[in-house]
Amino acid sequence: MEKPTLPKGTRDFGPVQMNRRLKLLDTIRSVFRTYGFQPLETPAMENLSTLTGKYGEEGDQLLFRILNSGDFLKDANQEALTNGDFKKVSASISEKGLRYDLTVPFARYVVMNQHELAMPFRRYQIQPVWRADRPQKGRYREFYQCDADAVGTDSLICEAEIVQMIHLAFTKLGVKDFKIRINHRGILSALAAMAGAEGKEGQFFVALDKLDKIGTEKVLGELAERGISGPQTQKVMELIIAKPGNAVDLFNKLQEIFNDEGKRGINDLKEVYRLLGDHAGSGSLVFDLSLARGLSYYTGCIFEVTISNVAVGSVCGGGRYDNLTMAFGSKEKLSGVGISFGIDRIYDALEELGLFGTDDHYGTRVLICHFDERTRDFAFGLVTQLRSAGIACEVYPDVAKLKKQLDYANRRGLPFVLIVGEEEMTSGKLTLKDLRSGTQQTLPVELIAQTIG
RNA sequence: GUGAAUGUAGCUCAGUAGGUUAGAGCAUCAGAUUGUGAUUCUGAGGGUCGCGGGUUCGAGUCCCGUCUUUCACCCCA
Repeated sequence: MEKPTLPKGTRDFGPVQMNRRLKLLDTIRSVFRTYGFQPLETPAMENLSTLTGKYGEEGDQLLFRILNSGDFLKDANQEALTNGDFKKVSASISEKGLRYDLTVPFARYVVMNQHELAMPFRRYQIQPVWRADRPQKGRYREFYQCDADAVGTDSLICEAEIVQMIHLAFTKLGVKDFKIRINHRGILSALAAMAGAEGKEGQFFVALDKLDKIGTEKVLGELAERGISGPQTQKVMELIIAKPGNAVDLFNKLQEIFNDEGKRGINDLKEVYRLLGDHAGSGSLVFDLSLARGLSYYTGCIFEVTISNVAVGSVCGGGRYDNLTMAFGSKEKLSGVGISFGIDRIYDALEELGLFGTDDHYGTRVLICHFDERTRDFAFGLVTQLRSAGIACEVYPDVAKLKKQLDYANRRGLPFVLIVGEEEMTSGKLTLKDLRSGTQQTLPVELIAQTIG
């Protein structure tokens, strides 16, 4: 018998982790709900035709494909097989795949239900996604995304709301030191044009995005390797690294030198900043010309959130996409904008920062201990009573030594035990022990719930 | 997908230039203690040394392959 193992890049979540994850998810869910997003779930698997071509070539390679059921060899493309054309072979034996993100399935859903939905449609979605990536720190093959998207409106109110939601979520989670970086696809295009990267925008973006990681010199070096160099490139780089204190001043300056695409970007950002004003969230917002992340489908504002002093990469990302629904044959152009929280990385970050409290209101609050069958039966009545008062509690199911019962409560990390013996039964006053402080007191039943709740 | 490192008890790790029966701490279980845990004492259980092959009289130790985990690149939550 082989030792059981998990597939690469996947994990089990035990009770301690799950309680924390649930807390995290509940926090984000409550933020989404207060901003008026409605819940949606879609299947883990989609038709491959829905997924391919939406994430660029890299993305297509990272899709988990599902082998057709039955005798898939029967329908395999024999010609491709003999020629060693793996792409064609793959297409002939696999027609479904696991979802790579939540945005594309959402766009598919919107197009399929366009006439039933009240536009603009705002939905949130919390489900796992899968990527056939090589795992490393903060990178898994199965992980959860928490998405909130709004489609059917161009209003930049949505972008402003995204900033506010991010701010609210991280504040609620106890994270103080985080940055919401914002940029715009139009601005990036303008920069690329000015730098002489026509037709090489993608390569320009990839190199530019590494700026804070590898520095100006290396970025210029990488650009040169790809044939993007010269005085204009140098000039654009100087523009990017210059960081005046005031974002609005920078907007005005850039507006004079940008092309139309760039001006559109500046106008969008100005509007987002104006809407946010002094509201919560504006303080953590950072306009960053080097932010060039972005799935191939973003067309407007783009966002990314990082937590300072934690090396887990970006914990949240998103942006506006204008053409995604058209990729599914929608005649109407539906603009959408959304954000995705990566809770696996947020979990890792919170753990690294020690932000998970020890007080865990998700689990059992109290274990009822006893000494023999008579007191155990009494304890069972008690547990029923406490539960109807909304207290999460348990009775130790076996007759056992008190030491064993306390050990059990201790191992479980329970905050309280209630000890029921002959004395307690006759007096009606119960012994409540606080396992964290080691103190105990005797209380009438009626007061137990409010003391430990 | 490319390049590197790692793997010994449930956990953290020792293990000497290949040499008898592979060790420690913590954890677990039982008992000192028939109404008090996280502190003390005593004892017990627990290891195909990741897996497969090779070199050797002999491999935890050397070589090859493979898997896992980790790190960098690519890209990303």
